[in-house]
Amino acid sequence: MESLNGIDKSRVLDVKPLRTLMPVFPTGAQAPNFGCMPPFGHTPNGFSPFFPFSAPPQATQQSPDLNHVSPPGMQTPAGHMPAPLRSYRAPNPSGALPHDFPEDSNGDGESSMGGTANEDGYFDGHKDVAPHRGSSSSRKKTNRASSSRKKVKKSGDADALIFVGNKGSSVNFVSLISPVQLEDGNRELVNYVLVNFDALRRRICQIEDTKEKNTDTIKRADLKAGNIAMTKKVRTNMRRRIGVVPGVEIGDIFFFRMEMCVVGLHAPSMAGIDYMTLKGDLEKDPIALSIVSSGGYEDETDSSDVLIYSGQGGNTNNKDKQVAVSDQKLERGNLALERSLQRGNEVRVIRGLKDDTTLNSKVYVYDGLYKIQESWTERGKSGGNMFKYKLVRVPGQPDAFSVLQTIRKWKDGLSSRAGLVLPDLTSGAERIPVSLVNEVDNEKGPAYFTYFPSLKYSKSFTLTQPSLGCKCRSACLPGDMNCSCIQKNEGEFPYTGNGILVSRKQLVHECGATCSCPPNCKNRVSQSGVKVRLEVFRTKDRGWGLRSWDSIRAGTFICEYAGEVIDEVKFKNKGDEGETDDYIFDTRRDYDSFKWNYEPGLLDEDSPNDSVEDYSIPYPLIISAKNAGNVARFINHGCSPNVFWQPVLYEQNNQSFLHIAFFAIRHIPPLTELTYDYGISMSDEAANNNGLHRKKKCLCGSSKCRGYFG
DNA sequence: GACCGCTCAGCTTA
DNA sequence: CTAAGCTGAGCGGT
Repeated sequence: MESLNGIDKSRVLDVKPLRTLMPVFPTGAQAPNFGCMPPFGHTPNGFSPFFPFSAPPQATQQSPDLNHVSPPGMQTPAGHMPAPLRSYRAPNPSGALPHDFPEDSNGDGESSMGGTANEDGYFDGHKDVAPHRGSSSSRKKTNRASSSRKKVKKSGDADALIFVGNKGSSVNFVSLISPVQLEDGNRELVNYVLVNFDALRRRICQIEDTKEKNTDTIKRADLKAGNIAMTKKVRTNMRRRIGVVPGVEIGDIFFFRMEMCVVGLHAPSMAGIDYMTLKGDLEKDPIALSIVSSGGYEDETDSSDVLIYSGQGGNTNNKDKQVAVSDQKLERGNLALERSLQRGNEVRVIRGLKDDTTLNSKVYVYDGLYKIQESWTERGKSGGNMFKYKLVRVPGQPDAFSVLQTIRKWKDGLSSRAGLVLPDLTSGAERIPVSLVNEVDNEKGPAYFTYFPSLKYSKSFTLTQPSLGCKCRSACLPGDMNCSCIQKNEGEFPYTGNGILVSRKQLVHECGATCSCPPNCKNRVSQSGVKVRLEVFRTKDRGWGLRSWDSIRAGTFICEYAGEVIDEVKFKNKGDEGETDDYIFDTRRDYDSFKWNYEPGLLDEDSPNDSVEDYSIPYPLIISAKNAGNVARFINHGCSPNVFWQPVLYEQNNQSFLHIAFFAIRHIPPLTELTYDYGISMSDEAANNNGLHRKKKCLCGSSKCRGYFG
């Protein structure tokens, strides 16, 4: 990494940026460590009324008792409510994230996680959210600007004002990101900003889904979420820079252009060339910072390290950028690329390609730094001259785009997966095959088990009373408040139109067997099986693991934890008898709290107790996947996981059963190992260390590794 | 500081 | 499934 940045430093260091107070050029991959503490200020209080599954939904629908809501971080007095069955550890004393996000998925060995606590009061997991100090003026300005600008919007409907900040709580929203952190990010911040962005985007989708079709709807939740994140300052890396953006790693994937805006990877919301005008001593020339190659036209080059990029302009109509009607001019982005060719500075390249998992959508991969090697003009198909730029990838960087290209070939059958042991380890039990792959050693596969895709409840172990199914004739619709299943979900449809979980909850209620809605109802996500192309693969030092060929969006359902449900007594007996079971899922363990939903207050309709994440488990559940299970039994523990589990309830055979469904915490690039937090056994049981509960040394490799798990 | 023009988005519908 | 229509956000430039 050092050498990458060292090469041309001397050539560009003499230029000064416009409008920034700090030098714009990074000193290398290491951004100054400002000890960012991610702004996860809210500790789930973990105390919620214990209610039986069969309780009427109205019980949770009644008007919230606002007096009941503790300020963030304040514990509800003990004894006030029943103790939770599932407990959460408090954030660690440094105040840093109780649970950080996976870092360094590309294995470049460079951890940009700050990890230490910021001491200037911006974040403190123990106190109430600390207000900004010394930034009130800029904050005021920002909010005023945004609201005055937005209010002028043409549609005078009340609807149009829903998301703009001139009323309600959002005007009072205070970003937890300090001015320093707004300028320069790190891995934790980047992940926080991205997770918040997408949570907000999903929530806006959810709200819009409930509206009537022809009312004034927001079709672009991505833009709206991006706009809010930008103006409310839930963003980072605002300082424009050449080269490495701290916290953004090669191989990171994005599903919206706005995501690259909010983390400072690529500023324009639509344009493909990001550039900056330098007010140098000599000349004032634009210089290219990053480009987005949209993949709309194939780059004829075979090598994934070379990119031919077309200039902008020339009256290209929006559909086919390949066709320039008039000549492109050497201005704006084109001029910047030309100057960057002369200067030889590195340009960030983001490559887009079709995402086959979601209709009509694209995935963008940050492919690292390139250099512009040459430029020329070409006559476009409609006669206009176009600029062309040949960019070559700086060597020594981890693979990113090429990985996606390779996977594409596997899927198209143009090349075969190396190390393939078994094409489908489920023997057809899942709709999509799950490959078994070993590129590491000679192991032929995991120990024998029965592939079973769901939960086995033993007869003697009945759980809950049946709940009444909904009466919807066709697929349940988000806006339909008559749907009893939607009522159970507090009036909110848990999933977006393409089946992505909107927010994390104590319990998600899906439609079940007695619901009259068809199997394709959108409220049956977790019960309709794996949709992601998975492979079980041999890890270097942690046995078998699970990963995906697909790019996974945050909130995507991965799989449920299948296996045999065992009751607490049996569980204890097995342990006493010295039986070992490494395939236990146990809700009673101690889990790190973490925040997944968007920052409350970003939307005006947020009520004070919205987004308070309370995940105490209403009923203990122990699952063993030792003898029978699905792909979930291969997911390893991670102290910085990219997958979390969400309790889901639905009815089968006239009884409601609790299931454990895994969802993606964040966007997960292909072939990144999936991990979740195994939690830690309660101390009293951990003392009984010879049986099922054996603490294990953790090899997850995260900078936040606790050292052990289980 | 407000406004204008530019753009390899992303939806929606035919 | 492809094509076309259409409303955009943030930025540089004025």
